[in-house]
Amino acid sequence: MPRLLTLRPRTSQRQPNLSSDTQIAQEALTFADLGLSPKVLSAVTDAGYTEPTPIQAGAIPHALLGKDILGIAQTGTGKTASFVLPMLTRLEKGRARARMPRTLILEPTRELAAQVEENFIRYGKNHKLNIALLIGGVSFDEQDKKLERGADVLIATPGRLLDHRERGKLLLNGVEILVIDEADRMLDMGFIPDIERICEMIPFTRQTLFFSATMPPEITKLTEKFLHAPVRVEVSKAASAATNIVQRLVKSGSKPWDKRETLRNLIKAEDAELKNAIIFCNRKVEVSELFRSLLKYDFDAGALHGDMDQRARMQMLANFRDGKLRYLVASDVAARGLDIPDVSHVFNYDVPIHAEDYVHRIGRTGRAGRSGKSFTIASKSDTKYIDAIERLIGTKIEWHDGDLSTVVASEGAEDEAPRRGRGAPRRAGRKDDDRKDRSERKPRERHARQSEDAAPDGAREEQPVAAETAVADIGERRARKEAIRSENTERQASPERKASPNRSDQRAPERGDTRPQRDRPARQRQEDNDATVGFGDDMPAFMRIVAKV
DNA sequence: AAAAAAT
Repeated sequence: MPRLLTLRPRTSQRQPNLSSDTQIAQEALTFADLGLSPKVLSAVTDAGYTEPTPIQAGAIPHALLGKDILGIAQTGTGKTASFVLPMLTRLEKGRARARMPRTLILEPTRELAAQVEENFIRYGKNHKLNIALLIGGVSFDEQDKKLERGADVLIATPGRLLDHRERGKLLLNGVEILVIDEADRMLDMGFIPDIERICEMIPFTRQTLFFSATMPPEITKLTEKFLHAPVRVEVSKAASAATNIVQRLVKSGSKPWDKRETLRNLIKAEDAELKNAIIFCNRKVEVSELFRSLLKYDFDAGALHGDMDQRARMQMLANFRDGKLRYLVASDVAARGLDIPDVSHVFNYDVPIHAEDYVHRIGRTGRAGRSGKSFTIASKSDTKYIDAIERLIGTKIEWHDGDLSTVVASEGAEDEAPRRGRGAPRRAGRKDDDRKDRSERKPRERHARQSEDAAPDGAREEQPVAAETAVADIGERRARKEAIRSENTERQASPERKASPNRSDQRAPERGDTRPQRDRPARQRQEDNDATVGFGDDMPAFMRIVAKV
């Protein structure tokens, strides 16, 4: 409903019904025209930007005048800089007092909060500002110190912010500028009561900058309550992802191991074009399982989801951004807002249950006008979600290599299994899998395959799937085998990652690890795979104001 | 059928 609005291509602020002359004049608009201070301007120039995006052009002048802003924009539109830059300019006057931050930015996730901090550091490099990042999952000590010192900029997730306040370490009545970012997502996450509480702690004389990608009724209500005569700036991404992102559906059997195999084959087939990829799963356990499976198969993968320890989260993300990891297996924590320039591929290991998540996920590639590719692995049970996605984006997504009817034909036995077994005991499914095995394997080896394939089902009992454990596992293993990303594990420092020769891999080992290894006992296979291959990569500088809208 | 966030 109202959420769908964003997906409809909308005329941007830059090209309204103006004469062509005016349009040219508008095209030539630069950051220097917006009224930003010289310090800010020089940092922006150093970062390599001259031309503001529509949301920046629309919001910055008003924000500088102290007006409230209602910004309706998705991430990827340059939204962050549209509040960071004017805030920096306005912060040049005045000083922070202990425990009384001058500005507050609320973000729904820790990663987004950290990302905003990066922006303040980058564009505030000519300022001497104290920036405090208050997020959960890390110790209070350092955060306390920064608050005590007096923060000019406070960036927080709601829970930790309130926690600090209850501990009496934080006074919000000195806040001059309040930013509420990704408000609709805060709504989804049930943060609205917290947001209301926080808003009520801040004097109404403040300036409020409010951003949301969509405007559901609850959000509209919130803006009516907390914004004063806001200037409304509304933009959308050009053609909402469709144009520069190649989208494909990939048929697969529905079992986890089918999907994992489909994914591996797909990754290998895309290897030449694939610079790096985010692989989305619907659930955290799937992230952990797929992550470990990919490592086992020598893929240079990291994982990211909300149950992971914060250090690991940060490290994984940083490593992925820096090109030290080629693959990032992630939950939807990474679907929205994260700005990782130059992700060449997005794989949906699961079809997202909510169609709009699809748009957010594939939007992690094809950023800043680049091209990108997205593949969505689909099995038969996914058709209704695919229908919903296609309805939402208004086009049919092409099948990569034949649609699901071909799956039935070629993998019939396997796919029949769940159906026949629906009312029947679980065993039925197993049996059918075995039957398939028989046709492919020597009997002697069958039990090995079985135990391996049973692992996903039995994983909950047999293997710890808690993310922390998984990550620790990984850490352990990597350390054991002269790991690539030493800084990634707490265990021990290991040698600097070798600049990898096998980046453009026609990797022979890869071939070896699918078929032949499959025919060996699982344990042995795992050991064989215990050498992680280092991939080199080159990744352009992190963070940019995404240019084109 | 999920994920996110305070401990």
